[in-house]
Parts: sequence; C-alpha cells; structure tokens
Amino acid sequence: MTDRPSYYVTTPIYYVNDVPHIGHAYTTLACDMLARFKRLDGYDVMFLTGTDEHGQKIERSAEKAGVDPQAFCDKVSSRFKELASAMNFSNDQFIRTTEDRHKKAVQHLWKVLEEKGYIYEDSYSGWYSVRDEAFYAEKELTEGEGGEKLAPTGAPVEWVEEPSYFFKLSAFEDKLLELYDTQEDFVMPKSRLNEVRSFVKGGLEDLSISRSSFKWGVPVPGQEGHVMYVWIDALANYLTAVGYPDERAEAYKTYWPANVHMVGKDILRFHAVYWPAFLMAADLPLPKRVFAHGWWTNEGQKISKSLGNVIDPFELIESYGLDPVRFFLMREVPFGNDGDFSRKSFVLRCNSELANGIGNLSQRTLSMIHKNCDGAIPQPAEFTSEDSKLLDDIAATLDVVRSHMDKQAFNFALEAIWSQASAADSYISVQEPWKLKKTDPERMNTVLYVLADAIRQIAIMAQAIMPESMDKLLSQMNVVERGFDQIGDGNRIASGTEIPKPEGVFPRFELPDEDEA
RNA sequence: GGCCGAGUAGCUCAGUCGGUUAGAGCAGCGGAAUCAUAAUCCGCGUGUCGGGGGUUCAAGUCCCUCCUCGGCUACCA
Repeated sequence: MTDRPSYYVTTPIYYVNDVPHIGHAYTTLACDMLARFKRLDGYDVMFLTGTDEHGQKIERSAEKAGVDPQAFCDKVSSRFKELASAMNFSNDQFIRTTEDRHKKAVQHLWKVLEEKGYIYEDSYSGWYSVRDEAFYAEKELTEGEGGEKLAPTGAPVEWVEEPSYFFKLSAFEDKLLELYDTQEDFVMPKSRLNEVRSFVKGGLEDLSISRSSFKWGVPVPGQEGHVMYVWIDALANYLTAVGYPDERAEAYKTYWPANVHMVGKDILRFHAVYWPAFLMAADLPLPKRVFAHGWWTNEGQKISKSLGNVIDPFELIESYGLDPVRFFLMREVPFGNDGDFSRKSFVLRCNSELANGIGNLSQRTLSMIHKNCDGAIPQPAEFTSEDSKLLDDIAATLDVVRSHMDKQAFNFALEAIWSQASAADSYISVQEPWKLKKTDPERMNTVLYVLADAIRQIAIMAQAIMPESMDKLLSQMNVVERGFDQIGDGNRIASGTEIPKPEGVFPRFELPDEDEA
C-alpha cells in the first residue's frame, strides 16, 4: 500500500474465438494511454487486460481444430499477448478466465449471490441457433424455403429447453436507475447513458446464468452438470485480478472499485446494467465509470470478416511504425465516436502533426543547438516575457490535458499538447535565432534554451501516447527525470548537458495514390 | 414501429444561461523566412447554421412540423 492515489483501468477480456484486430488494439490502447498518463502523474496504477476463454463456441472451435479447449485457448490467448507486446501496452496483468484463481473467484461470487437469495433455478427455453450460439425471440425469426424457422442471420434454429439458474436482475431496476441519476458519469459518453437508462426503464427480465448443454465453463458450485454462462464468469475477471474473494488482499484494498471499465459500444449493456447489478447484489462497491467507445470503419466502409477488410494491427505497425499508429488512433477521432481509418487521413495526420509538427520542431531546435552551442544545452540569460509566456503556457497545459484525460477525451488531450508545439514554432519565427547567431549570441542561447525546455515539457506530456518516440527524444536531450512533477519552472533542463547530433524521430509518409481510394 | 441523438465553411467538428460582424483544425490560395525531415511562420472563410412555420426587441441557440442520417430496442462475445 502506498499513499499515492490509486487508479484501476480495465479493458474487456477478449473472446478467444477471434484473432486480434484493430478493435482490440484500439480499446486496449485507450487504456494504455490512460494508465501511462496516470503513472506519470504519480498514481499507483493497475491496468488490466486479458482473454475470455469459456463457452460453447470455444468448445466447438477447439473440437473443429482437433485440440482440447485449453490448448486452443492457450494458442489464441498468446496471440493477444503478442498484440499487447507489439503495441507496447503497459498492462500490469493479463488475466485469463481459465486460470484457477479466476474459477475460484467466480465460484465464490456465485455463492455469495446465491446466499443473498439472488439466484434461483428454473428452466430456460427459446429458439436457439447452434451456429450463432444465440437465442432469438419469436418475432425475430423468418421462414425458410421449407417453412423452417430461421434466425435473422439465416441460421437454422431449434426450440430448446433446459434447466438453468437465473439471476434476479429484475430486482435491480430501481437501484440501477438511481445509480444513473445520481452518478451521471457512470456511463459515458452521455448519449450512451441515455440508451442504458431507457433500456432499464423498459423493464428488466431475470438473467439466465448457467448452461447444462455444454461443459467448457466454470462449474456451478455444488451443481453437477451446470457451468456458468458468460456474464458472471466474464465480468468477474475485474475482481479476480485484484485478489477477490480476499477482500483484505492488498491489491483489492488498493484498487477496487475500478476507476474505468473501457468497453466497445457492443458490450456496454453488460457492463452498465448486469455488472453493477451483480455487484449490488453481492454488496460490493461499484466501479466509477464505464466508457463505451466507437468503431472504426476502413476507408469509409464498415469492417467485416465477410468483406475481408479487417484491419490488422500487426500489419499497420509493420508499415508505419508503432507510435504513428498509436498516435493516429487516439488523435483522429473524438473518443466515443465512430471513426474512419483511411490511408490518406493517416498520412496527412502523421505528416502534419508528427513529422512536420513535433518532429520538425525538435529537429530544427536540437540541430541549431548542436551546431551553434558547442553541442550542449546553452546557458540562458534573463528570460523575456515572451520566453516566460511560452514556457508557462506549456506548463499550464498539463492541467488542461489532465482534465481531458479524466473524461477520456483523448483526442482533445493530444490536441492541447500539440497546440503547444505549434506555439513553439511560432516562437521560433518571432525570435529568429538563426539571425541572433550573428547579432546577439547570448540572446540566441537563451532562445534555444527556452526551446529545448519547451520540447522537454511537451515530450514529457506526450509520453503516454508515444512512449518509444518520446523516450528517444528525451534521451537525445539527456532528460532523465520524466514524470509530470518535472513540468513547470522548478525543473528546467540542465545547461551544459551535451547532446548528440539529433536524429529525426518521425519519418514523413507518402500519400497513397488517389485512384486506389 | 417505439425511444434517443445528429444535420453549422470542400472535409472533420466547436458553438456554454437565446444577445454585438457564426468559430477552429485540415485542405486550398497569397506572402515571408531559410535554423529544420521542401519542414516553418503570417494573411485570406458571405457559409440558405437540413426545409417550413412560430415565440421574442433579438434564434444556429427555445417551440411546432417535415426531411435525411445514426444509435438503442436483452441473454454471440
């Protein structure tokens, strides 16, 4: 336990029936940026991601692949770990629902819910599609050619009935509505809160939470033949990772309740309705926020496996390098909205803000220092009001960035940082250090010193989104202390530190041919 | 069908409690500069604020209506 404030951020656990794609990378990246930012800001951070490995689909996929389900999960799960490594994610843990600790946690949670009277046995029936592994309502069904019932997806359905345990979700309608009313930022963006609220207002049915038709899941305690069905299993991972059911565990006491559960908009309901209901039922504290982000389209087209236009994050990193990809994903779109990934906007964005922006700013500055100041950070004279204004504005930006980050407004956070890089470029034009070289070398030294410190602070703030590149840049300037406590006038860059001949941090990309798009 | 939201410059969007000539970034055009990855800086935006009607001294900003687009409308994650 430390006296630092704690911060717990989670991604959903990813279902191993799918290989990692841009959507997974995007969700986790958002969390990574947040986690890194909070660490730099002095927080004791817990950042969790992982994989969801149970269910009939997995059982079947494994069977098809001719391996046992665990081996199947091991393989796909490792692919997600590779993504985390390729994307330079700083997750503190990678949880898997097939781990023993998780099974124990979930079974304990189940027992608690049962003891408190929120679980009962009944039977579950409905039109079921094996192919989709989903139930459908009568009205959703269509008639096939032979008069057989078909799911909206076109898959055949059959009427099935099986014993199942239910969770009394219906008992939480009022409490949930109260939660949404009293804690308005429990679900963000706001428009999503409205959807969730109206969903709950429409009435809640109890939730089927076990299955006896397949085996690949966490066994229901004391009930031979039943395994837990999705949500209790999947959602409880957030508790498992911090030591639940040991509520006296150090990690639990430090991190629970979570600050942010980051989710795609497709699984918002489960996080914003079921999850708080489970926790209320178990008398556990509720997370502070569930944030639902949007989807990417590819060159304006909806992404789908059948269209074959899935964006492979590994491939993107291969073509453009990691940090430009990270930057683009967080910078391009107001977080929460859907966004379009196009090569053209990617190249334009990266060229204008990375290569021509912060990249060029640091290159021109460091190169002037290298050439004109004996290769070392110069000694400044007294600052003019323009010098102070530039540096003070940059320092003041940290608070602006903080407030955006606390609202998961990542694009605005980045915009705020980048506006300072642009201010530094304007400052150079006004000061014209290349002229001062002959007319007033002392003043030139001061200007270059101010610029070096401006870049130092900007780079420190930009570490959360581009850790590798900013590390390179800060290393070029021999800046060792890189936390946000270094922002401001108490910790200026040290004069006299030698700097090597600067190397560009961000390459410029070629625009794709117009006809291709 | 029901509920919710959006429609503002070529593109992406800001516009808080209605109040002076409706803003930003990108793209485009013009100029300056030459330290730098031909990067940078400065200047330039009359756009029926989706259409129509209404309230008001005053509406992008409130009300009504219509059009278009999107989201949600439960047990695949």
